[in-house]
Amino acid sequence: VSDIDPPMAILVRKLASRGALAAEDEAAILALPYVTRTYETRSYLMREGEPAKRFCSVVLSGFACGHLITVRGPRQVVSLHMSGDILNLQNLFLKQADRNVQALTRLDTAEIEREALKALAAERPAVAQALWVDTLVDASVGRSWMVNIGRRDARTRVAHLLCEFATRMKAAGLDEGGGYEIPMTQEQIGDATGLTSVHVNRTLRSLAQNGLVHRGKRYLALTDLGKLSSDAEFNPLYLQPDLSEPAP
Amino acid sequence: VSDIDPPMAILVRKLASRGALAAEDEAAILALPYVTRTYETRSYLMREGEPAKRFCSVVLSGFACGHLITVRGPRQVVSLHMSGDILNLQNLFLKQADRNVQALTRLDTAEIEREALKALAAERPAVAQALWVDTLVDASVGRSWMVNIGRRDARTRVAHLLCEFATRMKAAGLDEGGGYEIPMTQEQIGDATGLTSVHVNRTLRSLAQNGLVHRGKRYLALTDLGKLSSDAEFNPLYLQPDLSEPAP
DNA sequence: CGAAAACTTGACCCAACTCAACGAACGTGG
DNA sequence: CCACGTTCGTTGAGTTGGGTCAAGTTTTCG
Repeated sequence: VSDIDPPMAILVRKLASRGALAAEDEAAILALPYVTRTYETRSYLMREGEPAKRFCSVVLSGFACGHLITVRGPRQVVSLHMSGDILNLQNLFLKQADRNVQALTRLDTAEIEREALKALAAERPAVAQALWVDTLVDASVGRSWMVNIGRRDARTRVAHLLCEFATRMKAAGLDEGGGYEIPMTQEQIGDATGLTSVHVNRTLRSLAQNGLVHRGKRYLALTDLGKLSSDAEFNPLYLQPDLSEPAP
Repeated sequence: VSDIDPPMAILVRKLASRGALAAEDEAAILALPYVTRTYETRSYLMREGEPAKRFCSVVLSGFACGHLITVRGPRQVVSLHMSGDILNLQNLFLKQADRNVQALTRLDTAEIEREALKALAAERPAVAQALWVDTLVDASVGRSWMVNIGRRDARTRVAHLLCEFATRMKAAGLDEGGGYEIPMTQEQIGDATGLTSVHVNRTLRSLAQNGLVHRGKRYLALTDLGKLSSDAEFNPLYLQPDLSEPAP
């Protein structure tokens, strides 16, 4: 997807990865009406408990995360989003936002009216299926996070998160020169893995000493994804890279 | 749903809670072909990595859980299922099972052929929407579990799990006399909360001393759900009890 | 009735947390 | 373009919640 492609081409790419689309399906997606919008770093796209918005947002560039905050304060990051991801498909049907969504970087989105998307899904079964499959994959990713948070030690946990991030960036076409820059602070990594930022700091130092990650002044990069993957017990099956229809 | 109701009435009840259904929709669900099947305690309904089965299973009675096992051994329970739950909607579209599903008790299910369910969804948009919403709610529940596992202490974690279980049992019509019997061993509770069975044991003792749960010889029951809820920071919003369409 | 599964308890340990201080980079406004 | 507040990262010292190990008891069920 080059810079001069229309924004909806990013959505076509995403949905095509969730199910086979005919040329007419792709044309219909490209014809969707939308409004682009830019969010600054740290700004909220939605907040838990708020009434659902009347549109769904597709990430065009930048990164975002979903998170929830407990009564006593600590926050848990529950999802990460990048180019092509649909941030809030829930808005199609649910009344209230079930989490916060916040920009991790400067973020460009395309907003699609709920009714336009529902109409498209009603007319084009293949598109409806791709959207549905996308929510199934989201749930699968969530299960994988539960395992990560609940049953792995800090080192493996952080490594696993980084592997998932890199793998998804590659799938989204965001790998540049084989390296991956992770757009998260140590505190955010901690919030996504159920650790404190202090411990994430120590864990990253350890990973860097083994050459599994590369740390610059204010960024974190991955180079040797292979070695990191085996340390992380990373098996990308749960990301459902191959979604072609099961044999009848 | 009384004992003499047809098995598919359980599915009707479930889907009606996920979106408004017309009388024709309900009739079409009741007309679905199915095969009932019984699983013994501890038997597996599906295994991670296996090719997806050609049918979806609806729980008629009993309980099941989904779980994943890490390379090093520890297991994480990622979902709980009871009467009315659809165990494996993924089978409609995905090629491989992304987790294990195992019976917690003796379990009766109705198996519906994938193609029959897809055909129903294609013909009846309201049913398709209810099924889709069901997967959205599953994902929402998963996020709530991440918070529980990642950011709460043992006592709150266990209490939260019990509250969710009781709340869902009530929604499924399984509350008898206001009490709830939890069909999980302490080890399974540990696997669902990211704790060890030893620590679950101590935690339950503590909850029982405060009168928040009631323990018999080999079962665990909840009586004072209100007090337990506040100790657990339990907010049932994420279970989406009220799913009526958002205003246009 | 015997074996397996589930529960219980105690003693000890350690991975990760807390607290605290400081330094480096960023960005914003004057 | 510099000053200064804010965010982010780093490191050390001390603590603790929950894990580990191990032994024994109770319950279930074939």
